[in-house]
Amino acid sequence: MDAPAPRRTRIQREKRDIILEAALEVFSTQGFRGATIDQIADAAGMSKPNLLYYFRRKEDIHTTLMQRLLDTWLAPLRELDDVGDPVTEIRSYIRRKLEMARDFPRESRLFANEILQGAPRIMPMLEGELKSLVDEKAEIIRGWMRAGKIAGTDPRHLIFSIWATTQHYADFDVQVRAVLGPDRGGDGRFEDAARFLEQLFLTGLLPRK
Amino acid sequence: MDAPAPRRTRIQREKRDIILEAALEVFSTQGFRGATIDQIADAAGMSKPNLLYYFRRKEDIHTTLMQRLLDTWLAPLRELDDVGDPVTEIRSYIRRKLEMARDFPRESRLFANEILQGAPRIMPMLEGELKSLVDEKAEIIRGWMRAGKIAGTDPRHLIFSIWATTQHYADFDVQVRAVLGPDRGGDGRFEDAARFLEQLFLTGLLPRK
DNA sequence: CAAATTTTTGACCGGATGGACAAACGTTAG
DNA sequence: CTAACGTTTGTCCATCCGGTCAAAAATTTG
Repeated sequence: MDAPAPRRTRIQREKRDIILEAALEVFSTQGFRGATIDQIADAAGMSKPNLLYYFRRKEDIHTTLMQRLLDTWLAPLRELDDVGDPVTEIRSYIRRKLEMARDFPRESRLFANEILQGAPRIMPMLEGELKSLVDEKAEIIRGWMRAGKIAGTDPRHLIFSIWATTQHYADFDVQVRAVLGPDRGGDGRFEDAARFLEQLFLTGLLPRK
Repeated sequence: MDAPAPRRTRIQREKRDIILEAALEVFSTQGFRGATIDQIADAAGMSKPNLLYYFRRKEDIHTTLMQRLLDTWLAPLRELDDVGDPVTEIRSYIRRKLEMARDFPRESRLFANEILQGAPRIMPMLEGELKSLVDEKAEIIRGWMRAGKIAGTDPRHLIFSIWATTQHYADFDVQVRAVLGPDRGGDGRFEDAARFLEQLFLTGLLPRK
């Protein structure tokens, strides 16, 4: 075990949370190199030396943020399992992922930034934890395909396409907003996107005869 | 007119191209703030002051790169038009976009970085040129839907999903590689992705009865 | 060739940035 | 109250970074 039980005071726990919240804001739009400790300290409402009392290096903040992120980030996929109707399972996976894009856009962008930069800090996790999770779930999906419950195709590319389409609404948010224009009434972009994705993944574009 | 005819020598044209090529490499992985002039000069094989002789500010390089990018970037969508079979049109749009992700991954990442950072430098273009192009093409697609040629849905979200799924292979390349593992034979990730996307967009996942 | 012009370089500058440190301040337990 | 411990701050430093400048080197022009 390489985590020697960090005994923390109440204040330490609180302040560290405030810093992480501020850092999420800054890192997710500026990337690691683009973000400065001053910006984070500013956003957290404290002085730079004070911040450095809680996290000794800039990288420590980023690492901690990344670790907390990864668990939540993969949770929706972990929930996908063999019990229940395959179509329902996939439909709710898509919905959960879309909800995450809506509720945690900064986390999505933080992740996107890291991958764009070549994943220098989380490469091992991608090749280890992530790969085996995808392999495991892909096998379940392949089972559904063999049983004729859903159409046969490469399940890993299916997972990619679900990631891509849902995270797009968080990562490319400004572009989506710019193209759709001001949100005028209706039940909003989110429900529009949810409806569209459900249709796309279930029945595609060919007209129903 | 705000472009007062920049008369350039042969050397200027060559060196500027070398710099832009190097800058594409650096900006696309580091983002604007994360990239340094030294890194670009290094990659271009020249000294920093020498580079600054051809581009007087870091931002000038980025702007030039962005301008050159945008034309190529939207070309595939521009090609989508009303003549020919709707299904074929959409299928070849997807293929063209996927080819761009394969052939110009750095351009894709450059664009992604800019959007992730809130598109500070290209916002007007998103709300202007991009929006009207999407509106125009969405109207064509809507026509196809009304004619019953393809299933009815929001054409703008359809365009988003094509962008998302295809660009994913460029922007999240390291993740895709990590999950798929070493490319063992076959006709490669690209053809796999192309086949998968064609199936997804045309018929979706429900099994063909 | 020589003069004029373009290209390249080394040295330099001011400001930003990551981080160290000791002193001051606050809190809590005995 | 006071000693011990936890927290906060001002100051400082070395390095990095964007950008300038004058002078040297190379190239083009007459």
